[in-house]
Amino acid sequence: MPELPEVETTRRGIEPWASGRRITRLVVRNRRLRWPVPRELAARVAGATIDAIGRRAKYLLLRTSAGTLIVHLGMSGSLRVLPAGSRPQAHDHFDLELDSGHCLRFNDPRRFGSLLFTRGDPLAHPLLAALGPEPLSADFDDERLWRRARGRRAAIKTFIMDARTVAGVGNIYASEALFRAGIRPGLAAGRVSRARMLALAAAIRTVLAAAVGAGGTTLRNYVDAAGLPGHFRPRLWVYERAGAPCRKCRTPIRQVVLGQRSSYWCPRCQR
DNA sequence: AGACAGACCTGTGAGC
DNA sequence: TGCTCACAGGTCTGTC
Repeated sequence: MPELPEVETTRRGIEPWASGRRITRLVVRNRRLRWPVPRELAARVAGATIDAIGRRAKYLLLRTSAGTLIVHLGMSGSLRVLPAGSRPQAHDHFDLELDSGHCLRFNDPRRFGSLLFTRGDPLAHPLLAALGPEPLSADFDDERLWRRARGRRAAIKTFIMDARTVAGVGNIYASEALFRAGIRPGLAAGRVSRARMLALAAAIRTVLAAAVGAGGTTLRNYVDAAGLPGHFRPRLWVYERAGAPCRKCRTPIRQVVLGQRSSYWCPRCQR
């Protein structure tokens, strides 16, 4: 799915359509998402006004006068703005209908996504409370990243994909940031030098910011709020390029599985 | 505490 | 054509 850049692109896309609007109806066609959508949710949010659209890690936060709707896009989800009542397609699991005549339509073939609700502080929700710092905010502290890695034997790629280390870095951008920092993905996190760890933090920031600027990466399912794919894919250095020549040194890109996830790297550019 | 594997689910492409 | 298998952008849960 959607990693941080894709979720942020979605947030920006729905914001002008949803912020300030009143929810007229929540239509749930399939409540069997990662966590079942509660039956009473529709009644709780009907009539509420959407005050703001936020994001924490890969979670979208629709703050309303009744509470906060928390949307996760899972591996294959998207949230689009469409005319309310337009014909649903396969895997269109819920519509959040607005008083403008539009709706936010959630599509997710694999159903790893979710729709949650909380009346309290969403950041205190059990699924969000333990998340690490936002990589594009000042909370992402290079020094703290370095300290956290002390003694860790897990691969550096697995380490930066742990949402408690830093939020929002998924499989694509973990490989991409490591390429940019010149660090091989299988190196134990605790063995990355301080200087290289700082370079990695910088690479995480730059690659995520660049991907947000390009509207994210589309490999298969991802589309933004307008139904359009992201444009970052041609700018990937290594992801899904196994066997293809490195764009810097022409050495064939390698693929290795770390933490049950495919990882891509250049054996010459990354040490 | 940290490091794993397994689980959830559907679609797609490769190989036979 | 049709079957089986591997794999896909996430992340929680259980076990050692």
